[in-house]
Amino acid sequence: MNTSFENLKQELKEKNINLSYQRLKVLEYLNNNRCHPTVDKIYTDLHKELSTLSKTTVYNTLRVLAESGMVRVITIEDNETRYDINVENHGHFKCDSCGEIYDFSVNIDSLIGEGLDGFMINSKNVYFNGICPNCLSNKN
Amino acid sequence: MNTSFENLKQELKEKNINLSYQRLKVLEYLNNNRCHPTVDKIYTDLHKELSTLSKTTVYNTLRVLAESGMVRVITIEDNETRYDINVENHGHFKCDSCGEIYDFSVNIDSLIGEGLDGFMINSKNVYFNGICPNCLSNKN
DNA sequence: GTTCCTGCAAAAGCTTTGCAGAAGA
DNA sequence: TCTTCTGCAAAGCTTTTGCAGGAAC
Repeated sequence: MNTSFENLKQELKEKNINLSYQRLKVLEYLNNNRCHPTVDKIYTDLHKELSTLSKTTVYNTLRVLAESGMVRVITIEDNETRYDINVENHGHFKCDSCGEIYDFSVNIDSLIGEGLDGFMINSKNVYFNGICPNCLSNKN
Repeated sequence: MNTSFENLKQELKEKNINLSYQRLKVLEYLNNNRCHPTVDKIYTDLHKELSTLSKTTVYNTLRVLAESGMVRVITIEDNETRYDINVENHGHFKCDSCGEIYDFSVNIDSLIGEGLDGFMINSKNVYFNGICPNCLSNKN
């Protein structure tokens, strides 16, 4: 059994989140598919092996996991939300041509927001937009 | 007449964007209301003095202005898009309690994305989430 | 006259809500 | 038993699309 998945289960227990079968499946999926999936992709893929799963449960689970800080909500898209296992210190690049989302390393923790004295900062996100190398070369 | 607004009009001309009455009104609104308004707020406010304005035109205009780089698209919310006159080098903080969006200074230009060799970067956004001072003090 | 823009209505797509039944402690 | 979770259906909201009329040049 995957050790890091066991760690995630342990983390759920510590946060007093019930480990239902569906929730574990969603968490396992996010752990295995670190490609910033949409709700629809998570649902469609999991539905293949778990035909009774409903989209409502996926939404519900993702909200619980996001509120607990275990998954990161990615709103780089303007029309749909993506989710990712929470890993610190990386940004997201969206190709405006093909829509693909790429991770990149960036020192987010060192970002200081001037003028935020007295604010409680819970999460930081860095989003870049542009054109990826694939689409750049296809234009030629 | 506001000088900076005249500059904006000049910028539109240079980008070959027709200066229709509605487009100028939307641009003027964004110039005077730097509060990251939603489409609905822009439409509702402008509709008061321009009763024939349609929401479709607001959407259409914002798309044109965003594609030209004159306005910045803010997707810090997961359910609606906000728009801002494009000003460099500032981030956006969203209070998860009251929903208010605050600007803050941050040196975005100095952010280097490691692993983005060969990518064409067109825009950079920094989003923080947390609780604002007002909501923090109200909790006591 | 041709092109582009506007605005109404309808449709589309993502997300939330209500509620009844099931699962778990 | 009591609480929580699941899943279906319906509703809600933002955004997009189709199309006819109008404005601008």
